[in-house]
Amino acid sequence: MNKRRVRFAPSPTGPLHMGGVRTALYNYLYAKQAGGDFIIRIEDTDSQRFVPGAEEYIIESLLWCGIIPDEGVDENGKVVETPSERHPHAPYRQSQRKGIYRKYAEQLIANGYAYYAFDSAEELTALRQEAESKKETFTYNYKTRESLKNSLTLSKEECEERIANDSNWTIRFKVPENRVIKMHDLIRGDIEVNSNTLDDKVLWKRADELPTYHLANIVDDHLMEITEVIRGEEWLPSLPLHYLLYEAFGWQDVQPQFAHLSLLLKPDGKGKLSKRDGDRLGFPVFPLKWVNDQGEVSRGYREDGYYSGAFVNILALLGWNPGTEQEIFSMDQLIDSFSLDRVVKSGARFNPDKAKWFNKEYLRAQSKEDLAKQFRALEGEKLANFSDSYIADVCEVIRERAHFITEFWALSSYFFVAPQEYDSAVVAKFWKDEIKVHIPIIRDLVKAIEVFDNQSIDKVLHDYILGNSLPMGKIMNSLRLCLVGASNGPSVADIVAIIGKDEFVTRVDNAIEKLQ
RNA sequence: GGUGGGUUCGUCUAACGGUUAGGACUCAAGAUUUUCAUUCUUGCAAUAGGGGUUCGAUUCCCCUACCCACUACCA
Repeated sequence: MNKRRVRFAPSPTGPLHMGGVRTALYNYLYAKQAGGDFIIRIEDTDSQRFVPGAEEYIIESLLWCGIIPDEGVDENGKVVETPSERHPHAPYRQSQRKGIYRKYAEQLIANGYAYYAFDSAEELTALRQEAESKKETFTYNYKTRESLKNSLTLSKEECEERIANDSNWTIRFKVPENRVIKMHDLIRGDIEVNSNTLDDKVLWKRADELPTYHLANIVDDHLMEITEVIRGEEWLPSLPLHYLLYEAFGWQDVQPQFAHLSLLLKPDGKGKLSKRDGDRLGFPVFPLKWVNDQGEVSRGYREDGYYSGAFVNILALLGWNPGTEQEIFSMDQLIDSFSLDRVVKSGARFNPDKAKWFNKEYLRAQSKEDLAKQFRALEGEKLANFSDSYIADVCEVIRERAHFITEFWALSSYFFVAPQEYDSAVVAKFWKDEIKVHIPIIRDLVKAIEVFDNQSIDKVLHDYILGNSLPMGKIMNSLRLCLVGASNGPSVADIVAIIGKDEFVTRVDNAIEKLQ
């Protein structure tokens, strides 16, 4: 089998949606498993919808996820513009390839597979509205093309005149009449469509001298020797056209195979996942934070504290499963296990709770030293006076209670700042006369410990409490109140061991003084 | 409206003619614990509906319903 070559071909019209990341991921996994190439191509043939920064955002997103292109993007994350050994098909931006498409469109005309169409956008809109008022749909196809203004109906002279002088004509594909098009999808199996349901799609526009998606896509996939097209379900309706196009070019023997992925659906209600759902339900729909030209901010998985590995893992299992009960996969494991025939046909609702769970699993799998580095990177100024090993010890005792590194400060601030206030409910519950008389005694016992680690601290506390038949919970929570100011956190012995003997004594004395 | 795709616990999914329909997330209960959390145990919860085919259908076929996509000189 030839080397597999797949591509991800986004349109730079905005930030990349997590569904788009999933499409890129599946392409990448497929390619890497087969030892093939993953290619990036920028489909910017719509000059109207171009959004500055979107292309960079898309590439940065993929790189963050560990989806590294083999071709189309260089080491610096830039889309390649000039051919080289590694990037032989440059440029990879369709706007920079505009010169190559017209001749392919004209080749189709020469062979009778396409024609020039001179109808203005306004005329067509009028026809559509007219049809709509009669509860019909206007379609530019075998039924109507004979009565419209195109090179099939106009004289040769008039056509030549219009081609030369008009600037608004297009080239349309001439869909053959009454043909059953038999197609195959790697995920969905065999599909048949009658060509009469199709319309004569515009392939090329004189106005901006740019191809439409359909032409550019087929030409570039062929030129770039793409072997599998793995794309979103929204493209399934145009698959018959694409088959016809490959046939018209005479490329059907080498055309790629297709796989159409189902869409990501919103967590509740109807429809596909959209930016609004994220805002409404409080989770990101984009991999990275994005600020649009209005200044509106869309949160990103990265900025929300998700690990890229967790994010990739979440996406991988949304519409694919390994057939085993394994749920946690590294990128390498995904590459090993992935297969298109285990991709689910139906749409997958995104579940934010499960996403959090995945991140928690990734968080817990990290070493305390790694967590400490991340914690310091996030809260640098607050942690400036503390050593790496101190922070690592804190991370070790709080990691079980967090989903995100971004929660660490809220969960551990008392390790770095002594409590200024004491939770009144906890005070009322535990700071009673019969309990607090023991606190100074315990303070002195702990102060006397020579090997100051959590085990010996724990032993001293237990020996005293049990030896005097005191209530464990009340004593421990009183001590916790002194150290934390509240009633939560790891075991008292762990806290004492981390903050150290001097700090322990200081905090206990402070509490005794302030609480009386 | 037309065309195409889809339909298993609330959600992600497994079971590719024979299982008490399995797992995970969420939720609930219990156990452990010095609090919170963790951990452990248990529980709740599904084959859209109707016809076939078959000894036997979640699985194959048909119909209906519902959902999704497409129906642009956008991708």
